[in-house]
Amino acid sequence: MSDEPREIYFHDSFYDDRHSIGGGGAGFPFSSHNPSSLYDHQVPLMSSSGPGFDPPYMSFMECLNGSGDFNALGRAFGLSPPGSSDVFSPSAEGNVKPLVDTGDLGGGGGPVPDTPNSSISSSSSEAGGDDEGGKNKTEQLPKGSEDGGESSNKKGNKPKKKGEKKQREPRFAFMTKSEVDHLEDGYRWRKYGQKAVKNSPYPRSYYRCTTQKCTVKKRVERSFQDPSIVITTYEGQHNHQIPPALRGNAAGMLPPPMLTQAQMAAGATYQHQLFGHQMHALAGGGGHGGPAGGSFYPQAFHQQFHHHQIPDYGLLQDAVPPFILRQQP
DNA sequence: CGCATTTGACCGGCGC
DNA sequence: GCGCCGGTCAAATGCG
Repeated sequence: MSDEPREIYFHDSFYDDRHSIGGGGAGFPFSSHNPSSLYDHQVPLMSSSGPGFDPPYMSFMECLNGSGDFNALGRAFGLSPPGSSDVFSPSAEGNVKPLVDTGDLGGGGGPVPDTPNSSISSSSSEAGGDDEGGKNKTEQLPKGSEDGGESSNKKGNKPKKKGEKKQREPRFAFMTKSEVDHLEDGYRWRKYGQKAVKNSPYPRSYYRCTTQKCTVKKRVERSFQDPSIVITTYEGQHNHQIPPALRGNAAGMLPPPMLTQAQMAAGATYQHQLFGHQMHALAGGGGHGGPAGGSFYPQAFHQQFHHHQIPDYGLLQDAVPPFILRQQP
C-alpha cells in the first residue's frame, strides 16, 4: 500500500464484522510448539490487577465472569453500542491505542517506534471472503484449464465483487514475546503461504485451520523492530471444538465455547488491562449479534516473556478477544 | 502412504 | 491506467 511504513493498521474496522460474529466460540488456548518450554515461562501477563483477576491464567470467560460485567468493559472500549462501534477507545489505561485510527498502534503515528512493520492487517484483499471464496483462483495456470468455463472460476468465482466487497471476518491480533513463531493454540493449522513483508526482514506466514469447514485463518509474523515479538492475527471463528488430540495440551485450558460479543469485547479489555504494556490487542469490533450458535474465535496466547517487556505496542485488528490461558503447573 | 510445508505464480484491491 | 502489494492457490517436496 502505501508507501510509508505504517504500523499496524487496520483498515477495516469492526463494523464489518459484526455480522459475522457469532456468539459462541471455541477457545484458543495457546501453547507453543514446545509446550514445556513455553509453559514454563508463561507469563503472567497480568501484572495488574484487574478487576478481578488473581490467578495467573484464566480463560477469557472466567475473566469475564470474575469481573462480572463485560458491558462495562465493552463500553470502555466503546464497543458496546452496536451501532456505533467504531473504534474503541481505549479504556483507561491508555496503554493501548486505538487502532483504528491511528496507526498508532504502535507507536503512533509518525514515530512509530515499534512496529512499523507489520502491517498486519492488510487492507487489501483480504480474505476475501476469505476462504475459498475469495479468490479462488483455483488452478492457476498450470492447469491451463482455463477453458471457458473455468475462467469464471478463476476469478469470477467470487461472489462478491459487485456490490459487496468481501466481507471479512473479524480479526484479532496480539503480540507475543516468543521464541517460536507459531504458537500452539490447541487447533491444528496448515500453513498455506508465506510472504515477505514489506519493510520487514521477517516473512509473514499464513495458516488455515485444518478442520473441515472451519475457515479460520491466522497470520504470523515477527516484528522487525523486536524480533522477539511475534504478531499473530486470527481471522474468523472456529465452528468446532479443539481437536481431541490436542486437548491434552492446550485443551485443558480451553475456554468454554460460547462467547458473546460483549464478552469478546470485554476480553479485549481485559487483555488490555492485564497485559498492560506487555501485550496489546485491539479488538475491533466485535460483532454484534451473530448467530448464537456460531463460535467466535478466541485467541490465546502465551509466551515466554521472561525477561523482556513488550514495549508499547499497539495491536490491531478487529475483533475478537483473547483468551488467557489457564494453566496449572 | 498420508499429511504438512515450501515455494513460485497469479489474482485482486488500492494508491498514484 | 499502471504498478505495487497482500493474500491465496497448488504443485513439488519433505517428513513421520
